[in-house]
Amino acid sequence: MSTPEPLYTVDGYVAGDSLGFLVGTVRSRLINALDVELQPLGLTSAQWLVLTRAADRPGCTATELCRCMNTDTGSMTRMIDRLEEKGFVRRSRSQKDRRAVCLEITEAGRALYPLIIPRVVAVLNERVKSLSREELDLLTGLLKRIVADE
Amino acid sequence: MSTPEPLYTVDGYVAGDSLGFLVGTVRSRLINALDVELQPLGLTSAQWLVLTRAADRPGCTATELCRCMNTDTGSMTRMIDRLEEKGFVRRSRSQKDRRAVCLEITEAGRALYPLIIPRVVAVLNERVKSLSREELDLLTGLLKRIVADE
DNA sequence: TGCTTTTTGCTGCCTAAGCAGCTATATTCC
DNA sequence: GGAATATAGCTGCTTAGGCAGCAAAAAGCA
Repeated sequence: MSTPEPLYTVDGYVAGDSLGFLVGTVRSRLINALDVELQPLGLTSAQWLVLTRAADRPGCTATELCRCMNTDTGSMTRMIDRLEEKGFVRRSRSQKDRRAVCLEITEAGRALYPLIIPRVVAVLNERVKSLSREELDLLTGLLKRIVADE
Repeated sequence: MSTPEPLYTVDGYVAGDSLGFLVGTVRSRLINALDVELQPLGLTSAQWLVLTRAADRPGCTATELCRCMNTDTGSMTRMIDRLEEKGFVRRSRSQKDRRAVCLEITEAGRALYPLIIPRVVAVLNERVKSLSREELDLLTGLLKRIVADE
């Protein structure tokens, strides 16, 4: 089996055409727009990402969150500090494993939930507004393959 | 003219399938891999991004860099501090406009250049290795359209 | 010319991620 | 049981980005 030609080459490399530049730009546009949408709710997009995952896993520990978000425990500690300070999340020591911290969304956090999703959806739609459904499905499928690899 | 159906909907929203999640994941994989590749050269991927743009524009000012990178002047000041401290970049006051700081790549910075591009290319190829050329072109084209919008 | 506005870069303050080192607790193995 | 090892979370250090406020310099205008 022959090795296929590499897709990127040193000679043909153009920074602005690279996958790295493009996904970075798309991401920062999405995050900036989402931060604007979420500001009135007293939440940043990074905090929302953590809150939503915590909401999906009632009673989960900080380390579980770290694993599913591919993040560091030190970073997570401080993120939970901020969310707790804002009253959206509650910490409690696990009874079974007293090293572990269990997380729960507070009422205030849960109340936020239905307000946020429409704003997330609106930001996404605004960004992909020039694509057809077929094109978005294609784009999503290709990105998923890249993510799934290894 | 009728408004097309929105592509994302509140009911159908699944975080892990959203464009935001996917581009964020691809980006962080690329950056992590690039940081590993660049570490032996004493450079981070964020520093490389600035260095490469500065190299493309000899004698450019900090503000010009900020504009083309869509970044803040405060952030850029400190980034240049780090690059200068490592000896990859040199600051000098402009003669024409004494507010402005002109940037120049040092010999050490320029020497790094040919060492980095192959590593960037390798990281990109590793990440898209399961795609055909046609698929990568398609993906790149769709992302460019999203970026170009507004 | 002199006054106002704009631009440029710097600084302080905040959020945020990653890494290394630490303590307390759990688990494993002898 | 008791020592070695692993795990959970916290803290300090660094890099990094955004925002607001600052002073110096430049540009615009009466």
